[in-house]
Amino acid sequence: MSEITIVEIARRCGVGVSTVSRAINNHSDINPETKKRIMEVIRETGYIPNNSARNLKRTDAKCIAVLVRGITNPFFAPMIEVVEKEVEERKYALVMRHVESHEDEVDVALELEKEKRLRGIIFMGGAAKHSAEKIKQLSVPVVFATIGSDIADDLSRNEYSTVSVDDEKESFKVVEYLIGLGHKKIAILTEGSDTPSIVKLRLKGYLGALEKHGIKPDEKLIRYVDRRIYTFSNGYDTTKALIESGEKFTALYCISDVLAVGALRALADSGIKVPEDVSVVGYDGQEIAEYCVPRLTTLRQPMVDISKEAMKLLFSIIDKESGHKHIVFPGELIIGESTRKIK
Amino acid sequence: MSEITIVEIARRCGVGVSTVSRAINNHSDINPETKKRIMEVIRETGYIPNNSARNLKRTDAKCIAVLVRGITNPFFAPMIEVVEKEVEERKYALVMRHVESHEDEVDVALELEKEKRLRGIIFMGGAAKHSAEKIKQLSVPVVFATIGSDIADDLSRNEYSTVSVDDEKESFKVVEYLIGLGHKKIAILTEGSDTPSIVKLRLKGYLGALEKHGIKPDEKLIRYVDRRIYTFSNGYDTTKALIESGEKFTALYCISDVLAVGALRALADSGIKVPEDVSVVGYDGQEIAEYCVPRLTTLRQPMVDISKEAMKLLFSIIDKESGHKHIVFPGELIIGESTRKIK
DNA sequence: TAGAGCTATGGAAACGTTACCGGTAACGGT
DNA sequence: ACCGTTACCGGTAACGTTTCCATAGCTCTA
Repeated sequence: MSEITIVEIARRCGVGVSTVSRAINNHSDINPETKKRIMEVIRETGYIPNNSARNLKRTDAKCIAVLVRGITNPFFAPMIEVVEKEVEERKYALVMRHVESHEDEVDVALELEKEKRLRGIIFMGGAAKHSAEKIKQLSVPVVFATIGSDIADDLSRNEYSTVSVDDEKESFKVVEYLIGLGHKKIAILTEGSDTPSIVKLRLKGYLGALEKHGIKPDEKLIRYVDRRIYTFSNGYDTTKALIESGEKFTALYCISDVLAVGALRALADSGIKVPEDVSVVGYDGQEIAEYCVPRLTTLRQPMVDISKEAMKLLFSIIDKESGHKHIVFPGELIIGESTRKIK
Repeated sequence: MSEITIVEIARRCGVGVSTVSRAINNHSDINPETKKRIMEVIRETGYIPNNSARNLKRTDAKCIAVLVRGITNPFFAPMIEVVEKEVEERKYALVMRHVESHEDEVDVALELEKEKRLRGIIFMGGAAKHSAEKIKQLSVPVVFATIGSDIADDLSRNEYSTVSVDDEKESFKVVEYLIGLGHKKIAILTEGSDTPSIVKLRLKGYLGALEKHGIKPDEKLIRYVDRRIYTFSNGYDTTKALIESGEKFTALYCISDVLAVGALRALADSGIKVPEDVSVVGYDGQEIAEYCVPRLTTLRQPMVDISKEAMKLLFSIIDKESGHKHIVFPGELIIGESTRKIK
């Protein structure tokens, strides 16, 4: 443990601690020569100011936190790029935190808030419901990105912001597109956890579209992936199981592109041709959709727009130029090569 | 800003601050009833201990830091899973930090070290060379995962650990495999930055294999991707350029699976069949390699083993059960469907 | 019954910074 | 010769914790 402190530096330089502090934080009231001498000593001793002590005193550090559940999901990559750029532009510090599977993102935020002098928080991914009580404890503005506005029913909607697509509506659109192609036996790969989430909305959209067109939903065509984390293999296994169950289906709707890629492979391995035998559609519009074979039809969420808007909104709330809002972006159905009219 | 402090809690409860502290940290010397009363007040006021102040005093918090350059790269996903599990098992706290493109990971570590009471640091990804001077400033054990042992020539090898594959040797193996299939015109997609990195080693392995088999390397077949971040589109564009240059090649070696996936698409778009016309091989052994069409031949790094070993090693160094080491795992050539004997 | 040994508590000194408040010296202008 | 500035700098009080030490009230035991 580097035991050396600002006091030690001051002693070695034969100056007062405040002078050292001034040197470090390049304040004005200091002789350039003294400063040089001090910096010299600092460099050669390898002294680093203790941040805890700093934060304890300081009150002006401008910092925003971004908490991402499942930061390794490539879905977030373009969003994170935007965030980094935006934050740097405004001269804020950024702390990006991956929230682990067993952690509660709001708890993490709560902790972070005391540790750093946060000015705002952005949540990405994660559960769509949170305890209103907890969110209220957060004393800085909060915006949820990619998660719709019904995060906590019992929480006044103007205590937090959301920027997202309308998952139910977009999902509806996707399924209606498939129906328009003549599909009636449409299977869906979705997530089984019972925590309320955006995924539930996608399922709702699916059911809604079927209903509107008088197609009776078939329990057996609704498949749940095992784990909450989306992986190719998860999509693969679930699709395999679906195929082996012998249920007939002509289209497969995966609520995430990652699952869809796994599904494509499973279908191919079983000798089922896409799109000749089965049409496949994904959701999210990740980069991979363009690169798989066949190119995946998917619902693109405007990730960049969402994150840009989330940042803009957060900053304007911080600057009191705006109150909380709930912004909905339209999704875009990208037609790839994985879907076609039914024969 | 939640202005309420431990003093305030003490005041409201009519007890001393030390008693409150005892309650919070569930120490033994406290009347259960007092404790209950205090906890009650804490809950209803929403008080959260200030972590900066805490860390300033505390000296026993067991915490390890994991710094990942490009945490959104799916390559790290399985490694991060391991880390989380391992850390939790040992009852350490974990701070996982994404290091941004413009940051220096050692600087970030240095800062973190003062902020938290770190016991150890793991670096994943990132540059393969660091200033020895800086690394020495780190006062806790450091292990680099996926980065070989020549991180800083001028630094004594027993001041840090590494766990990785031998990138040069594995790369050699890959190219030799292609040569064994009869390929002579082997193009490579690599990275152009001049910061020393593991990628350089892979290029070296490529050149070495060619030389050993008496094949003269062709400048025009060595292609550099634009940006340091690997993306599908980066692989796509660079491959497109290669194809359009008219250079003849029968095999394409991409130093990352991500690039390879982009390459596959570019080849397909140009009507070049894989593996009939061109063999393609990747590197890393990411999950995607198994799911693309055709399945990618790739060099699998044992990500899970590497990260497990890295954790084990770090902990044993922390516990003084071991000194620094440099562990090399063998890679494994996974034969997919993207390579074949030349006609 | 005096002292020893608990249990539960409060007081206060750190931890390493920063920021405010003064103080000294030098210097120029009247 | 005096005063007002200015340029530097040092001392010290916070910041919110934890931890050591002291103490008060007990219960035991010899």
